[in-house]
Amino acid sequence: MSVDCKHIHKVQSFSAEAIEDRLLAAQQHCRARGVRFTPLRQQIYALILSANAPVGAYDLITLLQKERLDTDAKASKNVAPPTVYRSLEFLLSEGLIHQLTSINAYVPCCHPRAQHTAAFLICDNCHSVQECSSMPAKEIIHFAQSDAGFVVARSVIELSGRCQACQTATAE
Amino acid sequence: MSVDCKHIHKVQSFSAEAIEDRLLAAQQHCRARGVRFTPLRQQIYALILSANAPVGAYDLITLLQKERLDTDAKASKNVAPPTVYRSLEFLLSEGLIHQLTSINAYVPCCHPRAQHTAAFLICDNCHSVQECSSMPAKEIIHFAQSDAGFVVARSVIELSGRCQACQTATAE
DNA sequence: TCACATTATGTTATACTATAACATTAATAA
DNA sequence: TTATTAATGTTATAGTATAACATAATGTGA
Repeated sequence: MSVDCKHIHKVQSFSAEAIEDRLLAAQQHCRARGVRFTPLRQQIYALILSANAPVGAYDLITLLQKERLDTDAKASKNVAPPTVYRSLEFLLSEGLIHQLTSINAYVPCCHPRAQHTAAFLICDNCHSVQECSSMPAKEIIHFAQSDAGFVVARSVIELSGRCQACQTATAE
Repeated sequence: MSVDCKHIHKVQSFSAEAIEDRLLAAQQHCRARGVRFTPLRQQIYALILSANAPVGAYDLITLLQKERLDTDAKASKNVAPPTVYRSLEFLLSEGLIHQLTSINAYVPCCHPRAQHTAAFLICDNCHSVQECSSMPAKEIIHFAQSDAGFVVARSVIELSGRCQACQTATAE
């Protein structure tokens, strides 16, 4: 809980059980919201959860192709961009994932229950991503509203650099 | 100075004289730094200064083409992407412009003298951009360092929504 | 159950953004 | 001047994202 109380969360490298938990939670979340968590959407969400780094849309296309080859498929073996972009859009709108605009990639959300704005720390070295919920993002948004009279609809707050682990390790 | 002391600056819609001033300032800046402010770089900087909204790379290509048609040219009339991307890279590295990653566009920097991190308020309605120097950006970067041990190399802090003027105006 | 509406996915094509690699020209330095 | 470096031109292509329409699956009311 030491990390949790700072509202900083590592968003990837989950255990198989943790992934399973999140899939189930997402399922419930979608049922409660009355939206359809289709096999394709589950599959793409699972792929994003399983990756140990942010995943690009075209990475997902490749991964999907592979999975469709393995399961001797009823689904078409060719996966086109709209297939993944539409599911990404769904997962984003349901707050299950976040988009990292500065690197054109996607990561799981650490608190899928609430729609929140967040800041992200992206390590250039190990590609780990930390999600900073609420705290710094809220402050900056509040600043915009109060000091500039600006009403914020969407925010992109992404800091790139070196995570703590990678500083002590390979220095450049 | 009321706006200045809040470190919030509108970055566009300058008068012809203001643009001229900035071009001259940039010229001096580059001379002092021992880097070459070539005609092409000046031209692209001038185009970014003159625009009243963030400019995309391909907008600049189009604008350059037009200018080269007007001046019955010694330069080639066709402008390819590398032409503008290289100048953009130069202007970015000299701190004369900023990149708005979330909308793939570029704006003049309000304080070309210093290399600084900044936050940007981007109005979806009128496309005006305000640059918030130092204050909120510095805080969030300090937060990353102190609370997560994360060393920030680059930051993307971009808030989209409605500027003050556009709230009272057309309420969509 | 059927017909109908709605939603999701497949498919084809294309738009938009950015860079690699190499050729040529211009500026600077020895 | 010649060598060297830096800037620009040129061609090709990589990477990211969406439009538009076709088909399939799901949900709804008669």
